[in-house]
Amino acid sequence: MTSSPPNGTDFNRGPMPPLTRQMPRYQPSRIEPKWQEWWESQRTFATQRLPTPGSTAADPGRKAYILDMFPYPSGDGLHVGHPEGYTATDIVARFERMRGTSVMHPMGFDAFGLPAEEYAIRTGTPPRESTDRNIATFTRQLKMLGFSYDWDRVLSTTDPGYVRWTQWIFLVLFDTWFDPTLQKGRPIADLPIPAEVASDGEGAIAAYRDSHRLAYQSEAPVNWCPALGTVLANEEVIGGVSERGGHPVVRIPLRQWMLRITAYADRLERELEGLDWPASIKKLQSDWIGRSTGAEVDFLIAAPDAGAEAFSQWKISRAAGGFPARPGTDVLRIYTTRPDTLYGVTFMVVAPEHPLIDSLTAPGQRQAIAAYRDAAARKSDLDRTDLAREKTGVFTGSHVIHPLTGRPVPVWVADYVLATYGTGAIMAVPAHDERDLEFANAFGIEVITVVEPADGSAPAEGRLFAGDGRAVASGPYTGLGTRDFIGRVAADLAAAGLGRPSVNYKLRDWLFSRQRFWGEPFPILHELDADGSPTGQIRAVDQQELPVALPELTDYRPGDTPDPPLSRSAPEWLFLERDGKRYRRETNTMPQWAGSCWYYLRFLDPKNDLRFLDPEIEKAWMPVDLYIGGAEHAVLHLLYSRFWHKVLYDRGHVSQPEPFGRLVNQGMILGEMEFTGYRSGKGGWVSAEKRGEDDVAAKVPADQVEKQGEHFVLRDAPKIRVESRAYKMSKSRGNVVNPDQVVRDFGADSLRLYEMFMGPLEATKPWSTTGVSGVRGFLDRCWRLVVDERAEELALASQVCDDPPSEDQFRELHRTIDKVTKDIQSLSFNTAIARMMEFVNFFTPLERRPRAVLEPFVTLLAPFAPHLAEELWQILGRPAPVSLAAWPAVENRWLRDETIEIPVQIQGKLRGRVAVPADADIETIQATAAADPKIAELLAGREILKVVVVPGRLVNFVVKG
RNA sequence: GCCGGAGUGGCGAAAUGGCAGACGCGACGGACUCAAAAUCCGUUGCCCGCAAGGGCGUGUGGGUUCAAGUCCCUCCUCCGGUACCA
Repeated sequence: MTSSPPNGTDFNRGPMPPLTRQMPRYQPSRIEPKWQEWWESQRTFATQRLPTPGSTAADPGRKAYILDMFPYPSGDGLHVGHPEGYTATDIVARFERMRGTSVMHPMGFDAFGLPAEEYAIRTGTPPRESTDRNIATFTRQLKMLGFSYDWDRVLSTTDPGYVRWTQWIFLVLFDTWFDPTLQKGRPIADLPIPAEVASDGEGAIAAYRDSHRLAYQSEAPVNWCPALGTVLANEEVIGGVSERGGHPVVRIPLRQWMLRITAYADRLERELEGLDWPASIKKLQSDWIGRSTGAEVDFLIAAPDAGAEAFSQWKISRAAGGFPARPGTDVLRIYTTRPDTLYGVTFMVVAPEHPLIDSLTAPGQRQAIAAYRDAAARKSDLDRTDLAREKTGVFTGSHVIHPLTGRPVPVWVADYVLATYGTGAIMAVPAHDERDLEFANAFGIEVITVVEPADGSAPAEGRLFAGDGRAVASGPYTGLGTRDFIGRVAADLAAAGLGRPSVNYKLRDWLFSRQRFWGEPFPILHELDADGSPTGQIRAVDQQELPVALPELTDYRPGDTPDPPLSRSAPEWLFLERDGKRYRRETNTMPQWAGSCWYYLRFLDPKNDLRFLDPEIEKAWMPVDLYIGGAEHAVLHLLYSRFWHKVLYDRGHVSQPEPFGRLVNQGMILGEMEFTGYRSGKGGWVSAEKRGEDDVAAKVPADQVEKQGEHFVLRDAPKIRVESRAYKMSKSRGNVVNPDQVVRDFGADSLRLYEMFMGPLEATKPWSTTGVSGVRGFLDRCWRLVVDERAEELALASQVCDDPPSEDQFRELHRTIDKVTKDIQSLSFNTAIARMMEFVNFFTPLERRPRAVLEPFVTLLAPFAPHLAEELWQILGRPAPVSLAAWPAVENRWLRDETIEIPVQIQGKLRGRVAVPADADIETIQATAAADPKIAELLAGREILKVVVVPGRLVNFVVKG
């Protein structure tokens, strides 16, 4: 470790690049590559292993881990949306570096994923090849924009050295079970084995362990498209057919790897609280986790006539034996959040996939039920909810017995009940649940009201009452408030062994395997018996053998079965022997989320071959201090990362429970504003509000349009309204802005500055090419502030002088420093830039421009327009780089004027202004205001009721009448 | 339907409850130029007025306050997300 002063004042300072002499005009195309090369050769932004300690032994020094959400390197190259967040973090990183903070600011690539694989199928190009090419393009474009990443740390999720540790983390998950008592993940070896399991031998113990691991296998339905020969993601299936080609898709069960994220649901929700994230994102995550509390209740399955005897027998045995952990086949277990509505139950519904359906189906109903289940199986989850608003279902022919009233209740099958939530069965209370009511109405089922509004008011006409209230017609509970009722009945059910309190989450376990090629292979082996069939026993690949590399395939095309592509690899890859047993490798691959779950950790120690991350380094740099990226990752990426991080934390591999401190979402950049008119089939214009189905949209140039009242109209035909709107950038609309082109036309500094000047970082905002040229104009003015553009050779502008600045000039400078400093910290880059523009407007007309203000200004500009700032710094004769120069300090005395002008109001209306000393007291201000001739005239003869004086702000006279 | 976010000049926007429209674009005018571009200077919310000046203005309607773009309630529009989770 070096003990050099904060952030590399010495260690990376090299010889300066030559001044570009024949360049009196500002030419970004010449200075930008020059400084980019220099920064790279000098390793200006290389980060040390650990943050630099403070000046005293006790002071750890300031560190800032500033992170972008790394991109997927698509074949299209960088989009203008990428540099928005990247520029924001770059400004903060450069600013912090200049303030002496140790800055970690890395970049990498999330490069596994579908497009590379589809490209491979189309063209035969191996995914690794196209991926490497795309990464090279992205790298070139990122470097072209002058971001101050430490490129020594660059990584791709597809690097074997990275995959190795992704697989290692998977094995940590595989080796962990969740201890519900300690609410903590623990080594699988610590899992207590129940005696009855242990007595069944090694195989039973292994199975018991496997069923408790955080990474486990299960049969789960996938969208299999036989025509395409592939498994599709949910978003690739629309209306029951494949998005591409419109082929039928069926849901078939397939062995899958799952991650037990639900075990962490509670912690994932509770620990959101302390995070400095947008409230909306926290709420999104919390809603996604969707914790609800209620009760599970068992209903005895019995024929309506023969039930009474069985029912009392059953109650007796339950009262003695209690509520079983797993329901037997003699009962239907349901989950409800409203056990207080038990007396309103008029039917039961089970999901089409419910395990008891067969036994519940009466002989006469067998065919109808089978048909219904078949139809349901063909629909994806999406179709079921989106299209099938209308309730469908089939009566099973069976009944259950209401545990409180002993009355028979019919059992239906309907796909509005999801097999994957709760117990996959519900008690339906049509009087107090909208969905149940719709179903009851559709099938003519009875509706019994059991809750009324507590204030005695009648529920709204025609609307069902789903809120809390007071119980009616509920046996011994009648009259109770909803909350009391729930507590009371839950306790009674528990005592009788008929129910128990229960918590449910919308969050499901994470389906973690994909039947794809271009992903991380699972480091898992399946044991084979003598015939080559799997025994069901699995083992982890030894750590020393990681990474399990992807095999070479010659053909990426899908096959006839949902077997993953890896199952067609050469036998040398697929089969192996360990400890005298034969194994077949797992052939599923991990989803794209896997690599992005932990990249922020690997950046800290990207080349470590011995462990995934050195704990000393982890302790020093984590957590991420600022994380900027798109809101589309609000739920999944951020939730998955937090989950992995908590497992690593429980297992002692990281020191913090949460990975990301401050999170900010940048807004979307839309295409340029467009005016759209409509033409009828005959070719004439149609006003936008009258357009019909057959009228076609046509783009109208901005100069043929004008605003009239609320709307835009055609200039030549003002009766014709035109729509004005900015659209999402898309290839099909043809409004995509290419960063390469912008850099060619205006320069990287202009692109950076424009994206920051457009508006607040988090807002959605339309692109404007004239806006870019406006910002370019500002950079030109900055240049001319310092450089004589008319000279033959590069020379300082004649106005640049060594005069001491005047008081006004100091005020202008320090106000700018103050505003820019504060605005960077609050990520208000647009107003920081506006302030710098004011500074330039102030100094441009001056015949004498003191260096003592120009030089600090250039340092302020440096985080925003680093290339230009470096060049100006060099021209001013300062030793490069300005990127590591000290951030200027504000002198507070320059932030205050001696006299200020304050507005004077009468009745809250502005009537004049008076000048007063900045520190004037209330009496002085009021007297000065009242003495102003105009104010005095307006006040003459009126009774002053009250005078509001806010020192430094305003005076308001409140008068009578 | 539900959950977010947003409605301010011709456009992008700014404004700790205290002078609405900073800054930029566009437009208009001037200087420079043979001319144009570039540059520099100025004007630019709307309406009335020659002017001084006055009136009106932050999606709608109400409220709180000496004072509301900002706080509270109602409604409307747009954008984004989400989808029967019992």
